[in-house]
Amino acid sequence: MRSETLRIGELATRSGVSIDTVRYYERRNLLPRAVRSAGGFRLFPCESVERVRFIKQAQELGLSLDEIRRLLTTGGVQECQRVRDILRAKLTELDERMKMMRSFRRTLSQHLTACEKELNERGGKAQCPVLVNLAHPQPKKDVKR
Amino acid sequence: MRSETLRIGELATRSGVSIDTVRYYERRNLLPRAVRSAGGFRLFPCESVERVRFIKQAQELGLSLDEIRRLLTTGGVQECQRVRDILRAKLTELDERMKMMRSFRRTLSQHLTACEKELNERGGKAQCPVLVNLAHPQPKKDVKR
DNA sequence: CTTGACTCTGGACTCGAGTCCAGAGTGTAC
DNA sequence: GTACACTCTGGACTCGAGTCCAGAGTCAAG
Repeated sequence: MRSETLRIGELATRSGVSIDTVRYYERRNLLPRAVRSAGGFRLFPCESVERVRFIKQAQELGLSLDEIRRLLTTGGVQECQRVRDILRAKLTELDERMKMMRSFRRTLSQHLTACEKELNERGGKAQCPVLVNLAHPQPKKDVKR
Repeated sequence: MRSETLRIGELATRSGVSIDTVRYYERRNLLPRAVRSAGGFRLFPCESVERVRFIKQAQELGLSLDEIRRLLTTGGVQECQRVRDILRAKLTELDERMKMMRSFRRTLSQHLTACEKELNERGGKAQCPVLVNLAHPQPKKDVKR
């Protein structure tokens, strides 16, 4: 008979974090305070696994635990507006970050190409071009050439 | 007569960080140890401005100070290979992150749409759909168990 | 009932990336 | 030459996100 609840160790391994992390999340209100067994053991509903995974995923993407909490702890109904606002702000931020990433990626890969060319042509005799360029990033105003 | 070097305050304001941060970067070897004036004041070459800005930019994109230092402190010639490796690894990582971001963005904006629809149709009477979905993210690939 | 694995609490510790501070010295404009 | 802004050093503090620990209690199998 499979129980409907999980003890902390089970939740931790199923969601891929440490026991301490789970307790920490509970303390920080990222997980609702778990009900306790007669002896005081935490009993989590199975959905907590998904919840922890979601937290981890969001974190991976740069949200702080506080931001995540704000997303997750919004009550019901009338909070929808608030959720919406948070999401909208986050979207904008994500777009911004992605733009920067794309440009950084371009920069890096240019450097990489230069580096490899150098390596082939001179067998690494000259000054590494990457470092030279890193110190003086391109003026990058040339967007509107 | 404009001096060829900057004192720490000047460097800090020009590169948009605090004086303490500059000192911290020097201590952590992200900036080469600055030469000192007779009285012991740090005198930075003007290029340091670019360097600090680069550090900040790289950091913005998720590189740790250690990683940045590894990029910046590579010596000359024969280190080119090492730089290349670091860059290549970083590129792969960036691609990975960007992929996740795109998917997260999609998820968020779906939620947002749902949320707004809900709001219009029912004036927020029902359970906020965002939260429901957040708790159960789309099934993904079969998670190996 | 005993054993061994599991869990509890509260507090201390870690690590990265800074930030703040006191007390002393430096540089320069008037 | 004095005032005042700037800078020095070393160490302590912060903050987020955990991690570790001791000592005590719980639970299920044998």
